[in-house]
Amino acid sequence: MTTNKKLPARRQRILDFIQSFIEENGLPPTVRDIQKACEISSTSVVDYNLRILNRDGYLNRRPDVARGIELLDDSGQPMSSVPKVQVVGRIAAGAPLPAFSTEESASGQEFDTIEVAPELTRRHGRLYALEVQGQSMIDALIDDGDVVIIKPSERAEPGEMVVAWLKQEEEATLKKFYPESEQVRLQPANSSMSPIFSSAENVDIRGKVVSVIRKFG
Amino acid sequence: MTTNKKLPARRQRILDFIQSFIEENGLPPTVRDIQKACEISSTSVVDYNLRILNRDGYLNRRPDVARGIELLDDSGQPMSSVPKVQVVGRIAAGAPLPAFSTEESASGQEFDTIEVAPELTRRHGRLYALEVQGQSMIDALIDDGDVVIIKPSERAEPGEMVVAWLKQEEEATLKKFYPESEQVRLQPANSSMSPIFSSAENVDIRGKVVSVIRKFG
DNA sequence: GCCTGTTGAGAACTAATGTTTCAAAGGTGT
DNA sequence: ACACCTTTGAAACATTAGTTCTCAACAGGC
Repeated sequence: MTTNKKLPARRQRILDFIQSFIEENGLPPTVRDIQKACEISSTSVVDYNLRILNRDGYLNRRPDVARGIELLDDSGQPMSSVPKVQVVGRIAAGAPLPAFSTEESASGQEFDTIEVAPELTRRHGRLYALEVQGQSMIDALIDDGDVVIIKPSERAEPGEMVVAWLKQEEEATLKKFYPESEQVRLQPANSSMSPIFSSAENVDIRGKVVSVIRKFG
Repeated sequence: MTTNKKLPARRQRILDFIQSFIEENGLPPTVRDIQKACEISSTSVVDYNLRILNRDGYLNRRPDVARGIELLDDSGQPMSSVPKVQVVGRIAAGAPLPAFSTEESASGQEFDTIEVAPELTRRHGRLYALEVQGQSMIDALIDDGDVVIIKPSERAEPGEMVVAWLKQEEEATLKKFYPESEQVRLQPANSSMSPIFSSAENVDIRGKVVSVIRKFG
């Protein structure tokens, strides 16, 4: 995990430039591109700052490779190429909810993945996906086969759409979350359906729903 | 538009390699990377083939720039960086349907755009997006604020989800398309709702629905 | 003061990488 | 066979771009 202190102005400027350069040109900048854009007098100064950004986990440098800079996101994952999100399992009424294993990302391959808009991972960091099975989420306007993008979290702000696990009922559900003193109101997205009320202890929040994706064909 | 003839094996292999290289490494390959991967004896042969791929619109080359190869999609747009899809307007019951202007992509800026998974544009080429306004598409499990990704098309295969314009009713709708001899059956995604029947002349197909995206936060 | 680590500037060095040249081998149609 | 075009090959060339070296300004700590 990168330190979250704010960087010196010049170093922040370099980082910002690299990101915008990649977005505009589809490939990383050279040391000299950075030098010109950030008004730095010498390539060695750029190199020096890149070295520090590398050490502190903001980016990766491939030695002796032209344009070999790779930006890393907050969790140290490369964010250059296509963001692929692990589909960690299926979600269905009555079925147990797979855990979002915070580690194991690098080793445990052999997972289904789904591509998402880069903006999502840029905004939210590490994400997971669940494929919805069956019609049980129809009250949240979520169909069989839809993919739900999740940001793991134990907590949520009032009004946010969450993945909730109801302990007693042994049921997973996607609802809007409203804490009300000692109990919790779980409101379906479809406003014509009635909410569920449950005691706070009975409700485990597993993550926030960041996006829902439905594909055809 | 690129010619759609199938390419010679070696040239196809080069194209495929470039694409996978970019996906794996986040930057384009060098001429020599291609040479090794595609088992070509000389860099000049690579250069020769790249020149032809460039001429035929499969890719772009930035002269004198290391790794300056940029892949183009079927409509000649760069597909390296983030695929942004134009949000051409809103769709709502009773409102006219904005046209998918096949041209004007480069010039007419100042459009809202939405990022989508690169895989979508890779599979379907040029796409457009509509933001759904109101609850009128609720029978398709599409909520207010959802974004519908459209591939422009005048025709559709049976069972595909389409953007249909009902001339008499002056109404846009998202339904599954089933032609039945002289009439058309438009089936809501929600199987508990009943289909609409209309004469074939009354139904204009504007495009196929490729994906539906819902965002939170 | 004196040291030490950080940041900066300028230039030179070297490896990486795009480009060019020249030649030859395969095709295809006449 | 001939002319013509595409494709392949090997090597050299030129530029780009990563790296390193030297020197200097500056700040904090002892």
